[in-house]
Amino acid sequence: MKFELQHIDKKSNARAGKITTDHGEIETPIFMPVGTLGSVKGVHQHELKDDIQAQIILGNTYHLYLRPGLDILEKAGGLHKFNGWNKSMLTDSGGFQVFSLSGNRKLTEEGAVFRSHIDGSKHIFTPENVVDTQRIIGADIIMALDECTPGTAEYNYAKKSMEMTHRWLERGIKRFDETEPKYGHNQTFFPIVQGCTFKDLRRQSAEFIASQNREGNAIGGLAVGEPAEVMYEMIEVVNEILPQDKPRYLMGVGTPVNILEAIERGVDMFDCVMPTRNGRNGMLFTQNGIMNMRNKKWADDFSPLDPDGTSYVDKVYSKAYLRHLFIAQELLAMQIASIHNLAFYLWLVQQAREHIIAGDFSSWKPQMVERLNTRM
RNA sequence: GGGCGAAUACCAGAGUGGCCAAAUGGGGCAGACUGUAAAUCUGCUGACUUACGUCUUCGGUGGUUCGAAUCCAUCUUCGCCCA
Repeated sequence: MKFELQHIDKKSNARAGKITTDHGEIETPIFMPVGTLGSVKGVHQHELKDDIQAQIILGNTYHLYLRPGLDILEKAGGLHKFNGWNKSMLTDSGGFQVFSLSGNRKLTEEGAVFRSHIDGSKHIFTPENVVDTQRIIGADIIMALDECTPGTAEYNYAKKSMEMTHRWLERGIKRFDETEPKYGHNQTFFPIVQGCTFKDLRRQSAEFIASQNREGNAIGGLAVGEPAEVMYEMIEVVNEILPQDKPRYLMGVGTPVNILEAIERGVDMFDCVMPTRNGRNGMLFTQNGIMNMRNKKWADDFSPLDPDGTSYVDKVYSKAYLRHLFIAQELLAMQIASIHNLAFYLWLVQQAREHIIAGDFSSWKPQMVERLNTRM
């Protein structure tokens, strides 16, 4: 993987850059659609590429490990071959499941013991075996196993948790450096900053992560229950320390406003389930605010879904039609909403990039944030 | 013409003397969702009220009763059966 820092905004920490993997180039800041089980829910590859213009998507180690399982993925020749996505891919390690499946797992120094949410069977994820698994999946960027600490955690817990994440990191890096990619393309390994909502822990973690000298770095454990302002503060603290010349990935974030705020603070990469999940649940993001497509006010609004939208669905379909599809529970509703939202997210980060390059990001951003905050 | 059965909120449908403004489902209205156990979850859905609460409702009318959606009489409508 290669990262080229192309522009730095003069009035903020916003940056524009370019990541190159063996599966292509990624212009940053970038949003990465989430495809947990190897599919961005409801969206075809050609729509992702040609319409949404996604440059990289995510997969999830925990979910893919449980289903279809490593034997199938290995026989398929990796996830790229299995799902037909020939651009870049990143896999999360299962660290988020340590957080979200908290009732079905137990943490030990060795790793995280899970009960499968599918059949209840018992499995252990270790810093080493999630590297092996991600080698088999074949993602271009693979993530360290971490504990995603809840935003409400106590200091002592957060500190212990962070320290274990650091120990896990050293083990993960060791395994990564001892092993080779399986399918002829390179893989890179990102460590993850933790430290909850405590500045000193965040600094300490960022120092440690930076000292590992990997090709890119991630910030985890944010947007997990803490106020947005606190999240922004943590990003600032961390980004003062993480190296300038490497991409910074803010995991799991977020709303369009969250993303612009984080870009301003020097983040380059984002992923979030919001555009797809909220889309499936009837919520559309637009540059003029959010729309709940189930609301009656759209029932006879035959204007285009989003006159400013970049996707074909924005022009072909009307608000009234999409509302009808949602009310009637037609599958197409979820597909249209997902495509629209992803296209909007990609458009938004591309706009940010263009304004960073043009040098007017800091005047463009607050105006956009204000528009995004309205409810249509 | 005769017999039997049924009529409950937007729809379907429970309730068969007080715990009933009335279960449940659908529909309707709104909200939530942040490294996806989510095509999911939550609230509201007679009127007035922020709420406490008050008022009006279970086909119509009249009765029995301290009290009726529930019991009685009668009428209306619908369904089935007999002629």
